[in-house]
Amino acid sequence: MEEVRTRFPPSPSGYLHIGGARTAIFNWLFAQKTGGKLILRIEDTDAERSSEESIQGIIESLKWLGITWDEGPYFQSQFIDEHVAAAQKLVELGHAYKCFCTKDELELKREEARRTKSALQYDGTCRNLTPDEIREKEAAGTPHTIRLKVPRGEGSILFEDIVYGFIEKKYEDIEDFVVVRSNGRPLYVLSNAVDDMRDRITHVIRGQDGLANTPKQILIYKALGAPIPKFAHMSLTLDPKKAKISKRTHGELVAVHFYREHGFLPWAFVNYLALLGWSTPDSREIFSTEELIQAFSLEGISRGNAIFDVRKNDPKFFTDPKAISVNTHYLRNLPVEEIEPYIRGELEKAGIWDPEFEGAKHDWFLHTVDLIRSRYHVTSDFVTHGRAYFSDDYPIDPKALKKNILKHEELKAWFPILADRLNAIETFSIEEAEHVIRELAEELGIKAGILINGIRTAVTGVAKGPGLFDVLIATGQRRVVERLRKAVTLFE
RNA sequence: GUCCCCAUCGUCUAGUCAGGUCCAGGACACCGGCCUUUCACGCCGGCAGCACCGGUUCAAAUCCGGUUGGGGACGCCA
Repeated sequence: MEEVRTRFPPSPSGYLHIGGARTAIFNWLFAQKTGGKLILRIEDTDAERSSEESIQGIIESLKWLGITWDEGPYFQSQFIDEHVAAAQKLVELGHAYKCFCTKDELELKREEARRTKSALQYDGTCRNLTPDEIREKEAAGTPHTIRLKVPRGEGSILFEDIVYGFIEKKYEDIEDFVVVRSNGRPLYVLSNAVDDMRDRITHVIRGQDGLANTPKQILIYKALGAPIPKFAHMSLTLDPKKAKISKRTHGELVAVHFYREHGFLPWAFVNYLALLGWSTPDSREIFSTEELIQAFSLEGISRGNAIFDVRKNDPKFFTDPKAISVNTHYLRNLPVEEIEPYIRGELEKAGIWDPEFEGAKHDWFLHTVDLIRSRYHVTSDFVTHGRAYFSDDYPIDPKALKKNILKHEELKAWFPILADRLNAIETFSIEEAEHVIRELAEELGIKAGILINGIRTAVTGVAKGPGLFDVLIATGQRRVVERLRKAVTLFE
């Protein structure tokens, strides 16, 4: 059996967005699954729009996602001579011809076609020029493009797409398309096909927008006598208004790096993206890397376009709720050690990382992360909602302050008492701490909840969190006492 | 305008190829309940969909035709 070779060919005209990432992921999964290879090819022939910065950004995003490639990155711009040579060969073989029509002439014809509401195809003016006419125009220095000579008359291109099944396109619906510009530079449809031939690509897995190009590229393969790869077109990713996801209209929200910066675990994001337009018969949703590779198949790609449910100005969800929920799942269920590096990254970014967290306080650190993670969704929550666990410099949420502290003025007097009594505990344990607090509540003749909620707010700055006694142990006797003593200033 | 593709809950989807086991299953989101010192987690329950019309058939989400809707491609961009 022939080795599977797939490729991911981004054009470096911006960051990697979720559509591109999804294409890369599917190619990668298929290569992994079949023991094949993934080739990374940067299609940088549009010098105007390409940039080194984009190349670096795309590569970084792929690395972050954990997508590995076996060959490349190759750069399309280095193979332009090869593309032009292929075009020359096409002309020599009689499968392509020189076209001397100017852009202006063509535009006029297109205008006319629009007016008469007929198909806007090239009319083949130069298809049948005699050798003499061609020589004459060349001698006069008239610039020319090269067009592929599409078979005329009855007949069609028929191919079987792995996702969409048989696709048929009549010859008459394909115009003699340009493969080389008048300035001698090849066009995408040619370059891409020639590169795939050279890279011996066996499976072209790409967005459905490439479907319309496929018959043209098959024509090129045939004319050049090259083996035709298998094609698998994937449904597109649309926004909630069913418009194609684009950098232009959605900006950062569709950039891979946005999710990296907003506390997504890379694998969680890959897992979510894989679910957009792909599924297994049992509708399973959570997969480890190995499991996803095992479960993956091109046949599971859906034909209908999927909507990436981006939320703009939604106070509750900063992006697709499903994406967040997948991330949340991993954040809560992965072994703590596996999410540790990401939490560390967040703490470092916030400037509250303490080297002891991986030294003397390592066990404490893992325990604390584990204690609080069940209510977080993204890793950055650890430095916002969870800041007080890792730093003494934390804000007090105004709403919590009002509800749990200011509402009970007596707490101003009770906090110091609590501080003293908690400080007096010899072995600071959950049981001891609970005993002290409940005893005081009883003495005062109040509900323990008043003290509990007040303490939680003073010690963590927020009204939510794990059971208070766990919180106290995690925070530590000394810090709890300090924070309670300091809390009397909250009434000022 | 021409060509191609698609159509199941708000969203992601299973089921469609091989019609009955589907008065359509799961997940997210949402709502309610239990648990509880708070918020979560967890558990239990609920809301909600086969775009429409016709045909084939004993039987259609599934097959066929049409309508409507959506998307994509039609460039000397990639």
